[in-house]
Amino acid sequence: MPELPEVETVRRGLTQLVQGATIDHVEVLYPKMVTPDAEVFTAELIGRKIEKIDRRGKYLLFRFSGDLTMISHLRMEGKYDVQPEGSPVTKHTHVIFHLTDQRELRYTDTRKFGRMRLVPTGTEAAALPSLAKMGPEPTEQTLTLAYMRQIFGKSHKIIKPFLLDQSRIAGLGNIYADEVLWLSKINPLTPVDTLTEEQLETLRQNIIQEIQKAIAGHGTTVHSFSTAFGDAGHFQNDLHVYGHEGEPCERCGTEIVKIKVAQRGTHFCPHCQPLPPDAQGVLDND
DNA sequence: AGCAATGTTCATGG
DNA sequence: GCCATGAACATTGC
Repeated sequence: MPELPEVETVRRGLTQLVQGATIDHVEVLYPKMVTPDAEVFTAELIGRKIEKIDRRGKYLLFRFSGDLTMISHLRMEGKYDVQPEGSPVTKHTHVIFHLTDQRELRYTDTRKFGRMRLVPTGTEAAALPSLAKMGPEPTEQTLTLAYMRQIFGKSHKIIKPFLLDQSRIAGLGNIYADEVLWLSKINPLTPVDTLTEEQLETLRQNIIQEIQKAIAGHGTTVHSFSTAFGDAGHFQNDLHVYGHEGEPCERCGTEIVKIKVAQRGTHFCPHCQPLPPDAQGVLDND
């Protein structure tokens, strides 16, 4: 459940389910997943109450009693769910938080990319450079046009990887980056310092609105799962280009193409999102 | 069999 | 320092 809207959906769901709950004990089945090491991790959490769950970019921040915070990143396939004590776990469940009310908060992750880390509350940035460098949240108040001008004006990167860079803007991932570029009629290979003032404002509005809409739609569910819990998310029905290669563009009917940009699958409409005049050397791919 | 998958980070080379 | 590319992490599914 990866990009900002999905992480926010998880945050809201977990807040409803386990805010106020107390940890009885914790089982770590895949030690590489946690920091500090599993022994310390589990010992630290015994008896702590989950006071609040925050989010920054794609990170979840579990606030425990006694000024302890667990920073959790789901990476590609991490998931949380809450089940009654003792209900069957899958082979991809790696951490089980046993609550004192006969329920279990479980972390499941097929690819084992996710990580969780305990730090004293207030020291998150010091502990994690990527949190310290995180760009502004994509909201009307925090992602200002002045800031957009500043970061876009002085970079020579192309826009697709630029949007994925969490230190510039927090929360966009591969799906929403493609969607926002289609909405803004900007080619993914466009150098960011060639965008006009008008394009920047269009892009800004689309980023803010798209993230907001996706949160309202409880995020996007791809890679089809059917967990017995939580918001399924229906925003996948509102995607225009991601996963739509070979289909006609909703605006002009031209076939949506998929290419590789900075090692990520990238979907766009070649007619609505024309290559900038000077961009060269990317006419191959498939 | 081979490759791509909602992500991040490190290493290398220009 | 900036930028691009490739690999690594680990598993599944097309």
